[in-house]
Amino acid sequence: MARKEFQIFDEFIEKKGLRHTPQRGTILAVFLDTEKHVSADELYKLVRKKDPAIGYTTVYRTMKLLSASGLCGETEFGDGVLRFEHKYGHEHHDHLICIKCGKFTEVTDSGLERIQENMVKSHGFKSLKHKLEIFGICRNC
Amino acid sequence: MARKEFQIFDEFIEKKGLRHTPQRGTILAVFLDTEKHVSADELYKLVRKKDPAIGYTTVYRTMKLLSASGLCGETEFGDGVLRFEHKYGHEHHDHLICIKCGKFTEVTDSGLERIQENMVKSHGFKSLKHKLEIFGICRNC
DNA sequence: AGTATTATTGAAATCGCTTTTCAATAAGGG
DNA sequence: CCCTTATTGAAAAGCGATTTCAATAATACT
Repeated sequence: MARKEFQIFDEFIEKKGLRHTPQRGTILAVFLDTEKHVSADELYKLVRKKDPAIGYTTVYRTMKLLSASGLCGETEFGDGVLRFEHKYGHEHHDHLICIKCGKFTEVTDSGLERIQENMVKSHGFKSLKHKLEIFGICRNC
Repeated sequence: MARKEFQIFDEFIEKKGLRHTPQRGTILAVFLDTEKHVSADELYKLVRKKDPAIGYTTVYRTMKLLSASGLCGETEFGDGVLRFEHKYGHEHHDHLICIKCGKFTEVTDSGLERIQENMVKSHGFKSLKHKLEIFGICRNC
């Protein structure tokens, strides 16, 4: 199932006249193996386990490429740390964030989206993207 | 109308055993005169016009006090800059952010809030606060 | 295959904003 | 009018994101 993502990345690399490198391959593989919402630093630590020679900078830059290619999305939950989440095959979603255990849950609600869209329109606004984060306590906490 | 805010701040200062200073008075006055969503730096520049001797640090620390006293809220729109907004007399609201002119609009929709709350509950979540930001193009742009 | 070109890499430096440190100053209680 | 202690402001430190730069390696072209 990860094959499709590699193909997308390959095409992106070629379209942009960039180059294939083992580092990029490793980083993409680690990212795909990962649960959602990793920071660059968390990812760097995971990548090091597979190849200790890969530097933080390369991880960081590769994630920017993945963002540009549409494979990952960047999101920030107010703690000053940018996190990356899987985007391929994931529709738009909101986030429930447990302030106790730190767990992120993705949720989708088409009714909510529709009402939001109406509200926005009634303000003469044309919405391009939005971000809803709900902080609270999850079922287990 | 701003009188009430000064009173709240006075009470906060006294309850905490802190001290009244001319700097704090000036900073609060400037903040209240301000449109919503100012960064510490923007506020510092405004404060300097009234009293060039006041330092950035004092502005920054006073804003933290205003936050603690409930007079202002802190919010961050993903550009890495913390902004302060009026909170006294302002009910919860969401933000429409124009990506062309940078204007922030506050909106409230009770229907939206209700649906959100239902959605959250259906996930066994207890919500404490939430943040909805909608990025797009405003009527004038 | 060999070589020239140029993207990529990784360490270190830098950036931008937030937060803390510290010595000097000033608020306010006695 | 002191004395205690919070406050101030400049400068430093923190901290994550981003850039720089010399060395390296991936591709295109012989």
